[in-house]
Amino acid sequence: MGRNEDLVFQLLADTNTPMSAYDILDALRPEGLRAPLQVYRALNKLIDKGAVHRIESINAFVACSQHDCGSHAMSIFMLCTECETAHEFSDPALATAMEGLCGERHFTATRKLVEITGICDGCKQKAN
Amino acid sequence: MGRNEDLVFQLLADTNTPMSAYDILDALRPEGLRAPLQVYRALNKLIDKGAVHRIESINAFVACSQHDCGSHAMSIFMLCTECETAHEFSDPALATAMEGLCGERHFTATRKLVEITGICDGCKQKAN
DNA sequence: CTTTCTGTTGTTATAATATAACATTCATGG
DNA sequence: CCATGAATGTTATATTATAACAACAGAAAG
Repeated sequence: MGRNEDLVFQLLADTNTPMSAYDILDALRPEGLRAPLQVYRALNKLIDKGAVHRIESINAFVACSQHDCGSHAMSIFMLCTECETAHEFSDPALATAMEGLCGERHFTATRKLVEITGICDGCKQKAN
Repeated sequence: MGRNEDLVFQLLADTNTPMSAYDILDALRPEGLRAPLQVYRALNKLIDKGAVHRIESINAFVACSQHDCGSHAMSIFMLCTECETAHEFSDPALATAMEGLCGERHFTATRKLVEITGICDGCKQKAN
């Protein structure tokens, strides 16, 4: 798997919250990482495998929390701006609806991105 | 509305294809723009109004092609990597499904992002 | 065992995207 | 006129990402 890849994946899996590439770099300096490219290369491989997802709306990366990403499932992210967590899940109905849209328009999709930003239940409770 | 805002909006509306902030800046240098912030400020105002959308997966901006964005509709983008166009549309069923997801999880959404990347019909035809 | 090939890792430099902090201008009501 | 606040301009800098090349490591061929 490659040492850097391992380090990056373990960090993300342990943290379980989105991190920027540079945050990852800083966290792994003690392990010997020095340059952004070491992180970006590891991330790209992990993303190709489906082990890590990139969250576009915040330029950050999280470990996949599904058991089978990379295989097929379309991930949906809910991003809480308060606690800065990312919850990943899938929804077959939504996935189907999106397939439908693509089909109607004869569009061959290589990536389907769904990101919902807002405030999660937990944070609303605390806000009282 | 502000001159810069006008210039940026007109450019995007005429081009009708996603442009990066720096592409916009370069295109508007003849009109007197000099600094990135002039563009980013205009973009942010336009985005707040719903006149322009930011496409997260390519860090680019497009004029809204719906008549009523900003008011309510959830935009869906299909991004062709071949011709680099962005088609915007809305789909009430999909929007409802996403509301449902948020509701179930007591998540208060401030932004819902749907971006589909791939190859459009036109480009597939040409590929023959 | 050595050579050669290929793919991975490291390193330096730089490109591309975005914002902070402060100065200036400018319209408008008093 | 002039005070006020919003919009604009300007410089500097932060953040995110990749290009280009060097060094290295392991497998296959001889």
